[in-house]
Amino acid sequence: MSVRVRFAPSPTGYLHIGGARTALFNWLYARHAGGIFVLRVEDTDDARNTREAVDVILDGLRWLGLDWDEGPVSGDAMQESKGDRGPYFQSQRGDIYQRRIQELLDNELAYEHEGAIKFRMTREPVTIPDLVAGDVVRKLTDREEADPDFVIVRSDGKPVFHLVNVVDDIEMGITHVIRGEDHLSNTSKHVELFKAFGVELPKFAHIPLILNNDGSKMSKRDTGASMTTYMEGGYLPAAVVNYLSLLGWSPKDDTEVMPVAELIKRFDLPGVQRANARFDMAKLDWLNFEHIRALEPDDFIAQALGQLQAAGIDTAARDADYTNAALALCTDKIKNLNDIAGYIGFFFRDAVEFNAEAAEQAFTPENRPHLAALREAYADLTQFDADSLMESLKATAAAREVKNKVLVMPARVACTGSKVGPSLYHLMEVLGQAEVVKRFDAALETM
RNA sequence: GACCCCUUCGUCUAGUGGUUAGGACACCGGCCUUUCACGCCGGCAGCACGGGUUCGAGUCCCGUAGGGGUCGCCA
Repeated sequence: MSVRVRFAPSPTGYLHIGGARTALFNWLYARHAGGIFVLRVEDTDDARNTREAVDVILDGLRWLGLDWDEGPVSGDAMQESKGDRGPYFQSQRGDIYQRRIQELLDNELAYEHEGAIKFRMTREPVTIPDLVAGDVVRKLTDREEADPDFVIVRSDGKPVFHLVNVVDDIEMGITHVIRGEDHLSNTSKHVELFKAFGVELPKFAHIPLILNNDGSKMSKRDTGASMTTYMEGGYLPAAVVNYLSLLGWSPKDDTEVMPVAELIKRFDLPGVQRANARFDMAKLDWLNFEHIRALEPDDFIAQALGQLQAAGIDTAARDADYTNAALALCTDKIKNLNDIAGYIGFFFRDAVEFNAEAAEQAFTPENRPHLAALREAYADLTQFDADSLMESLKATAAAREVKNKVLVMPARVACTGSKVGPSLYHLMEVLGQAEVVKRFDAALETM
């Protein structure tokens, strides 16, 4: 029987990083096993389940690249979904639940109680076979001891989570339930429900939770809890996927930087960790850097152009060679996509925006004659490539009996406005002789 | 209160009775670099605690402590 897994989020208005990781593990397992990844929207609840809230989830999954084989096409529950096991919105599956509830009622496995319907739960310990945690024997808590039966249909007629979750997994032919460990205790209820319906249990795999860096529970308000943090934070989806995969799963050797294709190839349930993991932004940042530098040149350029455009920097006026040469200087230096505009924006601005501190340090009265001399030397150059620029600067410094550094920083600030940036000689080569001289002149004006 | 899961450097992890307990991120040095990075070299740092079992325990058992989860007519 082929693998069928599902991600079943409740549309709460944001995609939690833990939910994203659960979706990722399901997706990786499906892709690894050549199975089907189902997306099911658990919108049985109340008014908070809006189309917008569903779209937030779908957008987050799409951004990560987690495509689903069956499920909604959009956040609109009324729109037809893809897949033949639908509907994939629980709000549209009322008749299915009614049938299943009646089945339980007919078999006297459930009964009415004060307008609600309750399920006859066993009082015996329930064994939960779990691929990650092993066989978990769940005893009744003292409160459950007092009344083991639980509500499956509210008095207002709406079926509750435990019931619909199990019914859907049965109807949709789910073979592996991969979900957060926060569901482990409640799985005893699900196990009994599956038995009541007379079907075989799916394989359960409860994965550890993601905690804050200090070990506390990660809730909506905590930094990094929402996927939007990464979607807007200059991260590559591949980096986030890679990092998330390593939280609670290990390939068992020391491999860490892995493209999605390799994760699919290597991911499997036996490698899933038992203990909760803490979120470490620094490590994500490092992986982001690794994935950015691993980008194909064309992909990097596409990313960079998008960033520059978003920052309001117009690159259309420049020719492609110039733009590509400027972007090429960022290779291996950019750690976050959001840094690109600040790093090389100067290439595309007519007037350099001077960083106040940098200008104060570099544009001193003592430096003025040195920079003026370099300006003349550069204006006379017949070859304007990086090597010539370096030789010329060294010669100028020697002639004026100052260290190279005395010329380097004013030149850098004059060209870029900043103390940090790409290699000075290379960036001047790209800027071109006329532009460099022009920028030196503008700097000299302020000194 | 009850029930369930978990516990190796600060963090993510390797480790399935015999290892100088390995790697990565972070951090701290040095080299390279006439910017910032990258890179290279080196360093700091861990088996929660207490009992067992065993010739031998990070690995097995029990207990304690700590962390997380669940016990709802929320999902």
